[in-house]
Amino acid sequence: MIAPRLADVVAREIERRMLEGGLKPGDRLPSERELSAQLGVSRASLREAIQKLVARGLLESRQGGGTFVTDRLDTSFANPWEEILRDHPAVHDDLLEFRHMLEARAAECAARRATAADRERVRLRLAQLEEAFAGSDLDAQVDTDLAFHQTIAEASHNVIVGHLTASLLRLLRDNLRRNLSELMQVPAAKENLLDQHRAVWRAIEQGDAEQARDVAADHIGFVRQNLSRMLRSDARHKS
Amino acid sequence: MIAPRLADVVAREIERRMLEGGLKPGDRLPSERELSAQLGVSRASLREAIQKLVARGLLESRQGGGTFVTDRLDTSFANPWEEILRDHPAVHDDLLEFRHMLEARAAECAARRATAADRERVRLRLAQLEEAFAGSDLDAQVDTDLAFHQTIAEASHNVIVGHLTASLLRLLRDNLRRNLSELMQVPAAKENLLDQHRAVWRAIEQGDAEQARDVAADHIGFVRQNLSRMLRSDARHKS
DNA sequence: GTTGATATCTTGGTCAGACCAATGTTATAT
DNA sequence: ATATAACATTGGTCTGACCAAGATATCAAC
Repeated sequence: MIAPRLADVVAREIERRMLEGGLKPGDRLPSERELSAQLGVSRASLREAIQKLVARGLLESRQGGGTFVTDRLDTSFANPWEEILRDHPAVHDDLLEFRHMLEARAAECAARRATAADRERVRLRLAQLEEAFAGSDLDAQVDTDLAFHQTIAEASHNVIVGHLTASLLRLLRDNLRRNLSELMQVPAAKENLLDQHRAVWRAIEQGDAEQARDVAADHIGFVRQNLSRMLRSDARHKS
Repeated sequence: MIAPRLADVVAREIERRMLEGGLKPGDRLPSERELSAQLGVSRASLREAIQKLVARGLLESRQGGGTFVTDRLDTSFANPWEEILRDHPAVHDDLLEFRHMLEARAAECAARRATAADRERVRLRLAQLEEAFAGSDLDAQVDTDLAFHQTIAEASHNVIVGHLTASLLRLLRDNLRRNLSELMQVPAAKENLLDQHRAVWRAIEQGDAEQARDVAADHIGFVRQNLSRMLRSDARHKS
């Protein structure tokens, strides 16, 4: 057996926490003193691990401020796409189609693998979403909506699905916001959306994977239709 | 002016010595104690600098032996996911699961939307793959295999699916190669694989979307199972 | 003299505790 | 309410120590 360098082990542990959602982009890690105690490791070794991750661009340290998680893992998927999306509206449809598949599958996996804690988180997100929909703060509505879907993606316990969903939703946020603002004018649509979210939650709660996949697909299909219509009318306006 | 972190300055100095020929590949650096004195820096800071360079693959440390300059000055790791994949074997499963969903959907879309030119391209890839499988050039086999799947992804006429598939296959190439080299020992498995590819092609040719999705899912499921088994036995070996 | 085991030294790996400097936070004075 | 000063927190750096793996010298046995 060879040498398992401690700094590498620690770096891997921090990576693991980032992958599994314990540490999200923008989060601040515990202080070096606290984290080193937490991991049962000297501050020097912790620092070497952190330096490695900084070198890889996954962390960023500011003296006096703290050490923060970069969004490199998410943006490495999406970064080039923002520009493309702006210049080629046709890609929006592709993105929505992809989201259709991704979220359906995410819900399916979540229904199959969600832990009690996951289900509790989803339930909480749903409650927040219902509350936001009762009010009139559009940003709160879109934020809670995205959070709901992101939480499900993380409950799928597939790190690829989780991070891809994060990238995707960030890319789509603007469109979703405008779409939601239109839909909110129609009370029936609002209730419809809420029902769809509730159906997804219920399927996950009951561990019914097929049902979860189907209702999630229906929901995204609904959103997709509205978005597509909106984008097409945009295109007409511009031309 | 901001913080000039010492470790970075030191790392740059070591890099400079490597670039200017003072330190050639294979050379051993002065001991940490000596080098830290030489640079007028504490050993801790020197070590952090060294760890950074180790993380970038420029140096390599052996306890009791010394620290050496690696022979490869290249590879500024572009994609953080490659490192993640190397250090977190569990993510392989997630990636394969994601591929399962992605390729099934790609085949489905391809069956629905492939143009005559697309179908001709797929047919050609299949022919190349059959030819490669008849021979014994492993690299040709894996290349034609990947090209087959990539062509289908592009026939889906969804640029997201196309590019994501490309990224994914690039990430997985090594594993797929090893998997294929194992499977190739078993004549039955080789025929099996060919049949699966033919089935996918046939479904796309006939425009049967559901069929395409199902046979593609079966195929990836087959590959996934073998890869998982392989990875698990790897893990056992290492531990 | 060659060989092989052993003692010793060197080197990277890890730790504990200290102090500095940048930053955030809170209390205070205006 | 706002600006300022005092304080606490946090990353940055240093020192000196000890451990374990690898390298080297020593010396007995053949």
